[in-house]
Order: sequence, then C-alpha cells, then structure tokens
Amino acid sequence: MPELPEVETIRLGLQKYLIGHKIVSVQIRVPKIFIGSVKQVVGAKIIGLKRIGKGLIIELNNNFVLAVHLKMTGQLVYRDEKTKRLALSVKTGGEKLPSKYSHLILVLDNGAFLYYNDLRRFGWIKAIRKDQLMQMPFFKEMGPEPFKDLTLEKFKEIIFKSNLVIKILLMDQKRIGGIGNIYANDALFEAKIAPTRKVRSLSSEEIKKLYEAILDVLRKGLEYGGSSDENFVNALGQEGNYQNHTLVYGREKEPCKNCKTLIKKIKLGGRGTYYCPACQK
DNA sequence: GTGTTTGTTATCAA
DNA sequence: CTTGATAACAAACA
Repeated sequence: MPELPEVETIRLGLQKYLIGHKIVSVQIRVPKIFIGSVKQVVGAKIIGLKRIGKGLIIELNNNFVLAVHLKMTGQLVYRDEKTKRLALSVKTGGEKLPSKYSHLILVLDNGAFLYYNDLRRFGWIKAIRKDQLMQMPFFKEMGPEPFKDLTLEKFKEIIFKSNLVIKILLMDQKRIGGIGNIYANDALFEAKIAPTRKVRSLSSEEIKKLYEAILDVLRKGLEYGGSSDENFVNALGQEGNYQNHTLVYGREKEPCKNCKTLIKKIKLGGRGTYYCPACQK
C-alpha cells in the first residue's frame, strides 16, 4: 500500500538514476496498465520527478509526463549495470527482472531498465501532456498535503467543514493528499484519538495533536524507507522497514506499546482499522 | 470456492 | 446541488 512516504521514497530513489536519460523504448506486456500513446514517450529525456499525493510524475523534455499510480501492489524498480548486482527483495515476484509481474518496461539510453511490476495489476501509467495533467480528476481534486500546503489552520478548516468519522477523513484524498490506511491508523494512535470519533467532537487541542502526529508518523515512514508490509520496494527493489515499527497498524491482538492492552481490529468504511481501546478515546 | 486485502470511483439516499 | 455512506472494481492468494 504505497502511501506518501512510500511514493516519496521511490521518487527520491528514481531521481538519482533517471534524470538526464532518454527513453529508448517501452515494452508493454499488459496493455491496460499503459494509457496514452508510446510515441509520446519514446525519444524523450527524463528531466524531473514529482509526487502529488500517492501519485508519481515522471517529467519529460517534450511537454509530456508519465503519471504513475501504484495502487496496492505496484512497484517501480530501476536496474542498470551498477545496480543489478544488488539483492532484489522477494517481493518483486522473482529473483530476476523482468518477472511475471513486470507489466511494463522502460528501456533507457544507458542500457538501464525501469520495471513496472504489479502483482494485482490495479495500477496505471498514463502518458499525458504536461498542461493536461492537472485536469485529470485524480490530481485536480487532490487535497492539500502534509509537508506542503497542509498547515494546521488548513487542517482545522478541513475538519470543521465535514462531519465524517476522523479516520475516513484522514484517508480521503480529496480532503488531504497522501495518507492511506497504515499512517491514518498510526497517527490516530499517536494522538490518542479513537478512529471512530466524529470530527466535530474533536477539541482544538486534539486537532493540533493529530496534526503533529500525522507529520510525525509520515516522517518516520520516510526515515524507515517506507512500509513493506505488502509489496512495497524502493527504486532499487529493496524493502523498507516501517512495517517493523508500526504503532498499531497490522498489530491485532498484540499488546499496546503504551499500556499493554490488546490492539483491536475493526472495520471502518470497509477498511481494516487498528486501535488501542484503552489509550485512544 | 470463498474471503480478504486497499485505493479509487460509482452509485444511492437524504 | 451537496454530503456522506456504501457498493463495486481491479486481481491474486491463502
């Protein structure tokens, strides 16, 4: 489940290797993954990497971009002569790349490959004109992001405008960009707020605590190189480590890190939700 | 064969 | 029209 820290980890990795290189060819093995025309991409040079929420943008020098969404199990793995000796995580779906999950491959002018792997094939890569990118509903409707334009004031404003359950609000990309299930659960634990609370019931103190907790867990996610609980790997095919440091996510029936009460798992909006019934009020 | 997983979009009710 | 709640969808695996 690549969320903001995971996509940012990939972006930082790819940035080191892709910039300045020309795309020589595109191999499409699963057509539905790629939207647009290959012609708009082949021959273009990669000049930048951006992230918008959980979306990754590969900027080209011909007024086009490749917009990527990894959904649940997408990966972008770079391999060249120097990096191909690095051990690949088993999560890439095979010892060698391309694996049976490599649905799209970019070939670069230095002989390197960028593999798009996706076990469940939910993700997509779209070639689109730069000036049309922000017209795509997914990007156009993206809410403000932590570390970017989501100030505490803005966060309060968003909260006062809604009457959702807090965890649902945190994960709503149109309200706040980049937070998914892992970090929503952990931020609520850190702020000691029950995921089922209606946002209107939150005190301004609680909102502030939650705001800081969001920044804190996202920062930790980044520091640990993302969470590889599922299929996430970084740009070199290596796992992150946040999954070993989650506060409550994925810890059903394990003792709470504060009070040893067993972590509960419930469903909220159809999603797995973990919390400490004693600490989170 | 069934249930489970999540990010996103579609649909429906109020 | 808006908001919120819920269903559906993508695909694979235990």
